[in-house]
Amino acid sequence: MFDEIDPRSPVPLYEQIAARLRVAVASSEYRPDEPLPSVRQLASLLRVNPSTVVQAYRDLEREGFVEMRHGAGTFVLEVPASRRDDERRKQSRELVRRLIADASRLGISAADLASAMDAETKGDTDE
Amino acid sequence: MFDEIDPRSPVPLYEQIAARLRVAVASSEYRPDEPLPSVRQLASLLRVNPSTVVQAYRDLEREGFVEMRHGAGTFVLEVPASRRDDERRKQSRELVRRLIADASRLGISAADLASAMDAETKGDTDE
DNA sequence: TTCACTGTATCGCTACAACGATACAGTTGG
DNA sequence: CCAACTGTATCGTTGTAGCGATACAGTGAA
Repeated sequence: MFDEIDPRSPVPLYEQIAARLRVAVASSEYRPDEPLPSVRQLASLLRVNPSTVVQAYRDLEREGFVEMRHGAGTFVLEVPASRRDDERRKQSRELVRRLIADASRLGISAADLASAMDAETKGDTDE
Repeated sequence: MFDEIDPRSPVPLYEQIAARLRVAVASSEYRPDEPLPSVRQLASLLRVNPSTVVQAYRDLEREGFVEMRHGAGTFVLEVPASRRDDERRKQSRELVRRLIADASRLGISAADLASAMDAETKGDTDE
């Protein structure tokens, strides 16, 4: 379950943890009101500092997946699928906006990106 | 020409400079074999450290826009439009790949991104 | 009430990016 | 040849991200 954590990855530890938990929650591997492993439990399981786990949990909380209750634990929140979809759409928009901004500084237009996106999703050329 | 440089922007100074020069070169504001302003000239014009300008020039060199000649200056390179197009496509691909990788850690699929991209380029909903 | 568990807050360390200061080295016109 | 210009190399400073260590504070079952 949590074996795919790589300290040498360029992806920060807390992001790897958060990513793993995001799919776990989304796929109902944890159900609403169910507690996640405690900060220390998960930390020692992953051989990582508790603060690192906290950082991951905080992200999930900010995103509305879980709620951290001081002294009690960290619990999965019930979120209607529709709201979750909206959130996903919003995030997608934000990511794409930033992409376009970054690209424009490289002299790359949104149209360029759109066609690259097509190629990437449909696997048009050289995979 | 170079008045749009903002030290308080989250975008690094050297990137702002590089971005400005990229469009200048691409739009033939500087012609092939023509020298860019010297590192010190541009630095003092922008009230910025020469090293910062160097950093920008280096980026442009890495991208094949210009050539820095020790003791002589920094000169615009002649690049066939076709090669430049290829380069742009390649960069677009790379940017999109990274976007997809980042997004997947947020539980966002390439399809989500593609539709967000559509909305963004075509201005579908809420602008 | 107490104790063993929760999360929280506050440090410090390390690595790295951004930027600047300054000395070094090549080119070129007079 | 040499002076005045070019880019280059090497530092130091500052800010910040990632991660860890450790002390603080709330909760809940015995």
